Amino acid sequence: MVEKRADARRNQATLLSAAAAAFVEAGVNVPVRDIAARAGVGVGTIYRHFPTRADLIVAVYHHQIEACAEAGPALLAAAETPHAALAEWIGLFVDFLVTKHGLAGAFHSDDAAFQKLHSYFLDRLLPVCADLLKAAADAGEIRPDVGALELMRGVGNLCIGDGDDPRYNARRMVGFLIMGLHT
Amino acid sequence: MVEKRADARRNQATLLSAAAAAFVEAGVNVPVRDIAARAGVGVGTIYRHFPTRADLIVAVYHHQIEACAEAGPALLAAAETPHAALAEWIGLFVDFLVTKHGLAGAFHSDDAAFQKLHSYFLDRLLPVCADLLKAAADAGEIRPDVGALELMRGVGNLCIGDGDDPRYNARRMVGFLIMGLHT
DNA sequence: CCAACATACGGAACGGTGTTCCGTTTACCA
DNA sequence: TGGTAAACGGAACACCGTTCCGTATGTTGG
Repeated sequence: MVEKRADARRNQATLLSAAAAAFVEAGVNVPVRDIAARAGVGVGTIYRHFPTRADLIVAVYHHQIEACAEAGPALLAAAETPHAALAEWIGLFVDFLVTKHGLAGAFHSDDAAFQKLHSYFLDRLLPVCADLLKAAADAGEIRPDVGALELMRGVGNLCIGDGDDPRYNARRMVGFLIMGLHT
Repeated sequence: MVEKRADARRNQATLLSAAAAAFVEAGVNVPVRDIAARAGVGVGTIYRHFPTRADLIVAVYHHQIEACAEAGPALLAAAETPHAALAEWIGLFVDFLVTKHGLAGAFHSDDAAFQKLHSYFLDRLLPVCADLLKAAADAGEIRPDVGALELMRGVGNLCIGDGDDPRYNARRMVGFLIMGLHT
């Protein structure tokens, strides 16, 4: 196992751009064939590089997820109170989700193909969220029995469908939820 | 508009039972062919009686939705405070949603086929919810700017995936959301 | 530079699902 | 009981995810 072939590396990069563009235009559930056509490759090439849709999504949004994860400690240090830091960090997470059409829905799908997406989000963001929650709980600002997983799932769920109907605003609802955590 | 043929009426009833059973066993997204097979009819017969899946879902759950709608005023009269009535009524709504695998997801799908489902829920339940909200707001228990539609969408969203993961409890999250409405 | 080998590619093919359409059957009524 | 309109069944089509294998191509040792 040495280096990958040059055309393979090129195709992988092409696919990432094509997928990113397709996700923006048609949502993360855009047909595989559309992505392949955009990239000018066959569908087999997609599956070779990204066995599941989750792999592709993770690859496309990797940087943004990292940025979100890394922002946690910084917010905690900078904010007035741990609860404010929590609220701001959740805001970042919501911003990320609502700008990706359909991602919030995919995130919570029980489809086995999305298991990897689920795991990646949780591995990377759950500890950050848990730290923020703990800090807020230790400061006595929120009830101490709130789990990071249930909070992130709840927030993710609230983001589903944001933008489909101007009368529904996910940020507002998430704000109410965070308010509801107060002691 | 005359009378429908006897076999048509019979098939419609058979389909309703078959669909109800199929929904329980395999969720509201069970394949059309499975429902047809259960009922012992062809797929054409389903589409003739229920042009969209939403029509079938509405027909199956009509009584439960009515019961939920009618419970609103009763709860308002019986509860200690309007806020408590609101919480209890939302509890009924959540109970309804989480016991129907996949219904919460379908409810908020942007698929055009589910438009009818959306409308029906909203037509029937939105006024009830609005009354409860207004009572609570008039009593000064909650902020006055909460819309019935955004609340119901938020609550519906929080119900998605309940039961898939024992660590996520929709009722708990909805409870936090309702708490967050307090002034 | 050139085989020859491993790697990667393309897209046909398959299975599953929603939806339509039309030849056939059946209920109703005169 | 025969004729008609309503209703039925399921084949057929479209779309999508996924697999698979014959073909093409980059790599490398000679």
